[in-house]
Amino acid sequence: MARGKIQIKKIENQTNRQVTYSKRRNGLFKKAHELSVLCDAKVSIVMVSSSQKLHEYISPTITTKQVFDDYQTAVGVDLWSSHYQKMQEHLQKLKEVNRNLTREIRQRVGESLNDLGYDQMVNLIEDIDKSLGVIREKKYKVIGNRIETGKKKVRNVEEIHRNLVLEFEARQEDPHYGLVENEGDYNSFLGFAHGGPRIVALHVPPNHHHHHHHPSLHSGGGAGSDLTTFALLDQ
Amino acid sequence: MARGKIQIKKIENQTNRQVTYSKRRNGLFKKAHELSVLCDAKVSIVMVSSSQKLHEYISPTITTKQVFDDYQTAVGVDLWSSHYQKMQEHLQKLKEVNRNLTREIRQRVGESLNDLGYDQMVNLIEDIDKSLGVIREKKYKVIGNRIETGKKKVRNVEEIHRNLVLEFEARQEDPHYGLVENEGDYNSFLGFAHGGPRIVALHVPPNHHHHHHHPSLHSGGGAGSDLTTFALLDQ
DNA sequence: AACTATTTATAAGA
DNA sequence: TTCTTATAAATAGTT
Repeated sequence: MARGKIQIKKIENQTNRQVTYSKRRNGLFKKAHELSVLCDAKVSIVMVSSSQKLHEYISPTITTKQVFDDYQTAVGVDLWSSHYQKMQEHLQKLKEVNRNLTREIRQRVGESLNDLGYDQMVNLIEDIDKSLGVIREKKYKVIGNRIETGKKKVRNVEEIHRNLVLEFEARQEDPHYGLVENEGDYNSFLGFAHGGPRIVALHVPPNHHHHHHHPSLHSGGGAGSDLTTFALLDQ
Repeated sequence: MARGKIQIKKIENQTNRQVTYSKRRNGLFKKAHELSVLCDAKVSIVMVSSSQKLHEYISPTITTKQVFDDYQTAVGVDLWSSHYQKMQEHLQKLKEVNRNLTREIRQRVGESLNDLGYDQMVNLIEDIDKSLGVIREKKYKVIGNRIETGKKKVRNVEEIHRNLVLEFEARQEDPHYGLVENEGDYNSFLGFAHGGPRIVALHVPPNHHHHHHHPSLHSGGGAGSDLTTFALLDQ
């Protein structure tokens, strides 16, 4: 288009081709930009040169993804989204489940009962009452277990104490009686590092009252440590 | 570029803009084609006009999808991954919320209590008991309302009956007394199509016993808005 | 990268 | 839309 007309066919000279590519690319992008401004259009140009370099023009007011999305919806064929769509569906299902769960909890907590008919309310109450029964039962079972283990521990302590007494008496009778090997165990068990009082008493530590309203939602240890065990003996 | 220079800014005249769009689009596509041939390049142009019409140029030797793929690999992280990733995160959050909700319900129903410490159990029982109280109260309120409306109906019926008696007596005294207009209302109100018994009794409609154990979970398409779901995510 | 003769694109009008 | 045409812009070949 200057200094002579050219044929529109591949430029064989490598350098020449490269130069032309660069010049015309700029021209094209400039035209594209003018068009997008003048006509308020969204334009996306993607070019890959013969040397595999990629160049892009994208008009302001838009992103490449938007253009691609528009393209896809316009052309119909969806190039990527089977996967995407599955995710969407999954998401919707989860949301629905979520809604239902939330509603059930709300109702069980006594909110949003207005949606419920009278009979449904009665059923709900029955349900919750039954559940409450189940939980109480389990609680008592737990208490039972703990008391049981508490008793065992007491028995254990008593036995150790008995043995000590026996050993003590034995030593009284025979001054050469061997050293008491159990003493360490006995003291550490009762919580005294060294040479505690000889009177056996059950040590009840204070209750730890973490008053979590919804214990389940906040992770609590609850591994049944000795502390808890002894605390139980209070009740 | 002819008959006068123009400013590169949006053409306000609708028709003019449309004409220019068409002309320049052709020019752009022609240039793009020349470029792709001369320089052996792959060119893809996608345009969306201000009237939302989509036009495309794609150089021979290639498909649009190829260009898109090339674009993605060249630009690096593909265009959808950010979107995709957000969806993944959303999904994870929803799953987590779901887990928590499910666990709370399980515990409230008396399952999977083994994860709970004793104190947590006690709290849970307190919670549920409180909720139960709330629900019972609301139930009683509903009962109260029903009884109230029942009473109103009875009063209504009684009044109608009284009127009938009066009219009847009036007719006894005056055989030319007009027809009783209220009879239809009276009968239909009591649930008798025509000429029911004259004895007034409270009509208690039968209970609808849909015995849903968990009414909320089974009722279909919760049309609740997404707001609820998202609100949960905020926590 | 600049220059410039020439081709091409296109704004305005029909 | 298409054609026309005066003129602006783009650019091939050269430096």
